[in-house]
Amino acid sequence: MLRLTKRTEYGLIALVHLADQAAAAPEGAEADVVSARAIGDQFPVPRRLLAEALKALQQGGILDSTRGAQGGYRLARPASEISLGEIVAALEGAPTLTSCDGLGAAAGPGGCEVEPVCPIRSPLARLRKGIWTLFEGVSLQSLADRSVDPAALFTATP
Amino acid sequence: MLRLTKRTEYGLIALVHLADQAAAAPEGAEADVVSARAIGDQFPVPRRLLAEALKALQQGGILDSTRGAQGGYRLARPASEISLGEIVAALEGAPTLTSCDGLGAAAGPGGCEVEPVCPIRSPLARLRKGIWTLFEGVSLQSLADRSVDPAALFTATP
DNA sequence: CGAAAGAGCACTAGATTTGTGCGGATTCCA
DNA sequence: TGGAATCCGCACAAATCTAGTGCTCTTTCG
Repeated sequence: MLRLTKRTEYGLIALVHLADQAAAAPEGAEADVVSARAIGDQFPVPRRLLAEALKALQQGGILDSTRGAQGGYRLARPASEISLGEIVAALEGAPTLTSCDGLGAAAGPGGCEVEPVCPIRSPLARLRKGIWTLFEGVSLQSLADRSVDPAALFTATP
Repeated sequence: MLRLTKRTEYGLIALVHLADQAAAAPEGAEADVVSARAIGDQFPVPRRLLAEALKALQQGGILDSTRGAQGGYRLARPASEISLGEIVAALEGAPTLTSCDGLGAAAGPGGCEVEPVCPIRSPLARLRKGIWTLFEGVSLQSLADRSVDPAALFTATP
């Protein structure tokens, strides 16, 4: 029901935490890496799934990972340059916005063959695209900033 | 993955169709009711599920239903006064935004008992609230209007 | 009364999500 | 050099949600 998966939830929790770490780091210096275990110990989330989310974020180029002892994760870029769209895409896969993905599926692959029969032009496809555009306008930083009004999260992007 | 269900898709298809019907009705007069069968015949959607979506919309006060022969559905209000938020709420249930619905579930019902342990204050809750606020700003009319740019769907609400 | 159309109920199959276990690879530290 | 911490990869079970279908009942028009 228009919900993000737990996986994304865990990922966001970790990201906000990492963003905090990065913000707390001394000027100029890079923040220390944080291990999946350390994050899992602080929040009541299954450590294993958290690790999966972190891995996905690393593969998506959002996190840098360091292996071995004293290893862990760290934001690959400043939080202000990471968009929510990227995050969700990395955690939940592609936006599924290919052409007319509403009734299109019923028409089989290769494009929406029933285009004339589809006078609505899939409002959902337009809708999702709109949502996606929004997501790309929200940065991790604004999410991590607890002072931001939820309702203003999206609109405030001049 | 942040997706709306088929049920919502079917509902939206029907709603847009009904909005068209209402727009085509003679000035002042109410539009004719449209049967679920009639809609199902026009679009490649399972008639039965379409009916379920319509029923949900009726229970949500978005549609008026007329039973018996020559019965059918009709918008309960002008399309411009029906918000996308309402529609999605009617079709997919409540927004699931009760208190701290991120880590809150792990704390059991009755409120987020782990509040101090939750330094993120559930970014997801804020996020969903933001999305929801957006949805309430989009009218069925703007969805039915095919000339609206998807990306501008939300931002254009002065 | 019969046909049309909206409700209600139960059920099956399929997909997705969530969660877990185990072992391997890599790197730091003593 | 060995041990420990940590990130990775694969496979599997359980729970939940979604999609779809069948049958019956009630209501209303003709």
